[in-house]
Amino acid sequence: MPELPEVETIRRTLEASILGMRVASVVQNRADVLRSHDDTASNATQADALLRRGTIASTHRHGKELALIAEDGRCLCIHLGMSGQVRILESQRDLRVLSHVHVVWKLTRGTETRWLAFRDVRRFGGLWGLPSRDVASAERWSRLGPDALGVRASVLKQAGKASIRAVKAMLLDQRVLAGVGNIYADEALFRAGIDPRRPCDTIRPKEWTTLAAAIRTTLVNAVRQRGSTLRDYADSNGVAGAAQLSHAVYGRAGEPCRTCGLALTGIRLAQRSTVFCSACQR
DNA sequence: CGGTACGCCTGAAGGC
DNA sequence: TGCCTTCAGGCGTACC
Repeated sequence: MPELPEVETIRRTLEASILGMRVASVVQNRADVLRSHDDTASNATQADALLRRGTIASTHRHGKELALIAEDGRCLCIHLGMSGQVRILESQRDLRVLSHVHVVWKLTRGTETRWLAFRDVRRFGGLWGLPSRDVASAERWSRLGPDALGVRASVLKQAGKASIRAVKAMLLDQRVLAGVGNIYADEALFRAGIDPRRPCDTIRPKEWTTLAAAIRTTLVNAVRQRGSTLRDYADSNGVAGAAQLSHAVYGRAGEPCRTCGLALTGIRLAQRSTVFCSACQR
């Protein structure tokens, strides 16, 4: 569900409420949401993986991956998959109205108490513990390309120059670029005026530059609007985003292009629903 | 190796 | 009303 703008919004709202809070206790309702980075992780490592103690000192995001980092450097890495949510609750009673809550942390600071909940209906998401703050070297994170929020054209050019696959498929490849998902791939390609089906090796240098700028602008605008709420995305306070209101193409197949008025085209590309304007995107 | 197809889960929406 | 199919913002794996 969440792409870079949604994960960044969650990170920012989390920072505002949990930095400096100490983990008092953890309740885990489902064992399978806690994953291991590799098969050699010992039981002791796993037991500590959920950040059962310590104070939350900082947060970090790369692409769609999120991490909470404790003062001693241990990390909790969070991936939200399609339906994952992280929520902050001021009262334990507020938990009762939430379904599919898999892990709950009780956080304290002086007389303050808050609850941090990880929930995920479809369970495509998960949690990973790390013994050090060096999240970039975690196996899961080390495979990621540069963060899409500041993508340079050279990254796209390099990855695309010898590739015959559709440009949209490349944008969705987290090894090339981290953070773009199905919504913002379509939106960025519309902004750049590029047909999502174009083979990468037909894209000219100037177009890569345009596309890189379009990705940055699309994502920055979406972060400013606190992400897109289509179905169930919400920030850590449960507040919906507003970026869906300004989508130019995503979810608008058959509706008029806001630039030229032609009906937008909907296709399947790389097993993902794809919408574009056949006049504005070439 | 590059690229594509499928499966993992649940729930909402639409067709009949 | 209810049953069935399809689809959904992600990603890992198997396979060509």
